[in-house]
Amino acid sequence: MNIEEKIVNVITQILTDKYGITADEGMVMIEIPKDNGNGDYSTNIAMRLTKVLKRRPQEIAEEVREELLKRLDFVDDIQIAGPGFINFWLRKDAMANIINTVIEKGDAYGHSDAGKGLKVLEEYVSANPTGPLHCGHARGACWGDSVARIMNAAGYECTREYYINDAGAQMLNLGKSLLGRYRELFGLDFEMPEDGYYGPDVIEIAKEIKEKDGEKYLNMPKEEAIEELREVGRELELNRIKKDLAYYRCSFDSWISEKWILSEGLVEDSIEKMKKMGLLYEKDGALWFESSKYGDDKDRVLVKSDGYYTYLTPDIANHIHKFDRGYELLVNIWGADHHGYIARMKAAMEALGYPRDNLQVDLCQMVRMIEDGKEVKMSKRTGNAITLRELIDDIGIDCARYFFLSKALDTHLDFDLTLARTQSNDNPVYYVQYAYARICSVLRQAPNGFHVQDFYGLLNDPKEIDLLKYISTFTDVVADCAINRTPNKICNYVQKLATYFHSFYGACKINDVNAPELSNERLALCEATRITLKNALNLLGVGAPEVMENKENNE
RNA sequence: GUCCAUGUAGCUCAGCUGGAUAGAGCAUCCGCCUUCUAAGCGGACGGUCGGGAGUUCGAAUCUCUCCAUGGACGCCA
Repeated sequence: MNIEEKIVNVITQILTDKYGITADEGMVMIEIPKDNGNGDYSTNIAMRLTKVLKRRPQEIAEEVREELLKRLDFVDDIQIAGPGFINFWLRKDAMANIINTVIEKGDAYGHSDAGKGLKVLEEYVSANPTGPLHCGHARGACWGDSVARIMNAAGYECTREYYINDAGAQMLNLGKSLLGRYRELFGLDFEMPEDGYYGPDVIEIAKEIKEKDGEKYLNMPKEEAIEELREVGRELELNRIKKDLAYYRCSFDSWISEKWILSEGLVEDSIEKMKKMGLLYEKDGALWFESSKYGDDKDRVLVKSDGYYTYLTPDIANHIHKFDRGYELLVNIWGADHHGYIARMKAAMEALGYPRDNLQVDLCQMVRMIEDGKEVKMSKRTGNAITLRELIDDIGIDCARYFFLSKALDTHLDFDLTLARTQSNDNPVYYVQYAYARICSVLRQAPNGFHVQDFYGLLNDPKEIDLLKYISTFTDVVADCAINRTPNKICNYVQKLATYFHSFYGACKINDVNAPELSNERLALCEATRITLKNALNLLGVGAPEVMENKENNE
């Protein structure tokens, strides 16, 4: 148990003993004041009690303070300040206990059971297998991946799933486009659909098919060829997507396809279910879902008058299937263009009896690529949208992921390619990685390594205390980021942790032959920092290099 | 028109489940390498938190309203 938790527990106990109040979770809050003059920790509990007790906050604070002084053995002083804050100053050695906690837990430092094993299914990327992933997908991809890493660290059981949209008109279009490109390779007359796929990937795949199958598709009826090429194209495009995602360090536990859902009869089942529940009606030859009764703007068509399903219909079956598999919380990361779609899916889930909030949709806003202050819409090489692969070949995986993850998902993102390319202090990802490499260097240079001690009594420089305190908040930060699905806050954490370390490094000589005891304690602090930083970077899927290449060599 | 975001320093953004004097990076300026990685550190400058009203011990944070920007509003996917 860390110091914050201890304080929270004692305060909670005091509320019960003294005022007969059972504190809800989140009632007692402990924070680290921005200003060191306000103590090492602080709580606003006295102010929060004013409404309940109908008394002045200062009076309450004074009473709580007296109780705290009796019950806490690791505090040096407690004072009341301002409108009723209770501020704590800790004994100098109390803070340093975090070092051994971190070292003992190692890779697991930062983990918690905040999620209480809740089974979560996170669906993300889910791009149609009709072409390569582009920069917009790149944002949602690393975001979803990082959210899953964070949730799993915080005690959720998060499964990552990719919904392959492979049953619609888009796929037919791919088949047609492939046939066109394929015939082109033989020098035959060919036609490309007006809204076909003109990217280089289709030409490359057509070549692959030609090499493998020769003239096979020339010797069959056109419709048949399109159908077969659609299937072959789906596999090859999907393999490319899988490869890109893996390279980008985005992993998936499950790939589920729209076609599979259809072939299993899940769509008929869900329509049948909704019919029985009286949620559907027929009008103008189509089958409608009365979603407007569940918060949607208007009702939605499930089966068109031509007999085909709308996009929504198999996706409802998909979501039912998720709940049926025992997932308690569904998280979807959707492009902002799917905004209007949220209300209908939530309506469908609610109508079917699933609590509305068990489906959470996080929207990924648009990404604009900026180069030298101007928007670049197209890749110079291909003339098409810039692909994920091009982006990471250009700036590197660490950099791409960090840039996307550092901004809240629902804000428009201007991605500064020029900045991302700079290997200098302008570039925030290097700042953090440099701190990590620096720590490793310091640890390497310790003449005899270091050993863990039972107590660390010599760490009392303000820079050391700041660093210790900040390390101790990591577990709470991870839990908070998991609950709110905000990897960008891990980026903030990592920046700040690096700053505290650099600052400590500048102020304190770590390897000092004239002060071996102090050196040992400082090295232990370095090790705790290193572990924390590495774990944090791992949650982002960003590398922690032990050596930073020299800047000049990178020109 | 309806719905949803967003609006914070010159720029890019944190902070938003109400807390103390609103933060960081970049840019600008001033210091610090004979010393463990200067891709670093310390400091200065920079603000009507889009405008207005309200809620209360307290508002960048919550409510209302107005303004601005972006997106979504299909028997497309």
